[in-house]
Amino acid sequence: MEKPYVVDEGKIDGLSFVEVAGVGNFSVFKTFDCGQCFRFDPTGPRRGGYAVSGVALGRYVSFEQTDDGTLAVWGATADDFEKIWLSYLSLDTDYDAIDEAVTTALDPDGCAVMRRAAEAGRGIRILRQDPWEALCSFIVSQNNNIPRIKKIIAALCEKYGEDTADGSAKSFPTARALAEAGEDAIFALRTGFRAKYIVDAARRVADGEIDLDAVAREEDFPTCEAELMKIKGVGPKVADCALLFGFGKTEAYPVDVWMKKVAARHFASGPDPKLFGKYAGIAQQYLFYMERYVG
DNA sequence: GGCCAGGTGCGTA
DNA sequence: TACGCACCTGGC
Repeated sequence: MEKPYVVDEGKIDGLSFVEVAGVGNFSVFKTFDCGQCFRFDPTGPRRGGYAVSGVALGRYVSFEQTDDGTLAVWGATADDFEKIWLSYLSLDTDYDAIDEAVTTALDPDGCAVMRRAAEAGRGIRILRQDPWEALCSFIVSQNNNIPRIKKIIAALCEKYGEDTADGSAKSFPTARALAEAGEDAIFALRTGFRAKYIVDAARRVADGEIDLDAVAREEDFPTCEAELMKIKGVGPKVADCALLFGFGKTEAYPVDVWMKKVAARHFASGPDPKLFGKYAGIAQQYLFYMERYVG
């Protein structure tokens, strides 16, 4: 695969930036538009490209992609890019090979639906988000729409997060902070019936009853799901989303209303996620993106 | 003014 | 095991 490499770094008006080339099969727009994270928004570009800004891993950051495919990361040095954002954006992973595997998984000659889905979703990278943030965010997402999900998460961060290093934003609150806040306070942020779920998750994680790092290390996928589903308000969909977007478990295959539409419209039965092996989650994102955003 | 949203828990057969 | 339904709230 093409390997990303730093071509420039510096500072403009006191803001550090790093410029990266060799970033193929990557779309900032699709990656941050596909609903896997809730703390990024489109912002004005500095170099005429497409830019999003937000907080991840406790840092305020902007990603801008220009037409020639060059990626600029604002609020980061070359060292930050190599140690943090390369992995966060999954740019260390060979998606060309994954796309090929996903396209031929159901049929060695290439399944027409999968070919179309891989084309529609081409450029999406599964982010490696913080496990707790992903878990908590997808608890909030249930029976909810994206604008409100973002609003609730913003409110949680504003009230219970800590300042980022540059002081410009708030990090995602720790499990301990939300556990200590308690159900009434979380309900007061308009979380609705999810308040008790958020606090149940926060308490179990803060107490160490559920060890998220251990879940991340666990190789048996059903064990990971079962562990997260001990939490009230965490069913298969929320568990799979958290595992896919926060725990690096690319075999997770979240089934929501959109995926049910995909199954009904394009498949007589299935698709059977097992056929995609450890890339089931990526296949899911392509199918989801096709159904939800391309049609 | 309603319907519905990237679900889940609970009660009922 | 397999349904049906309530659930907070606010976008649209």
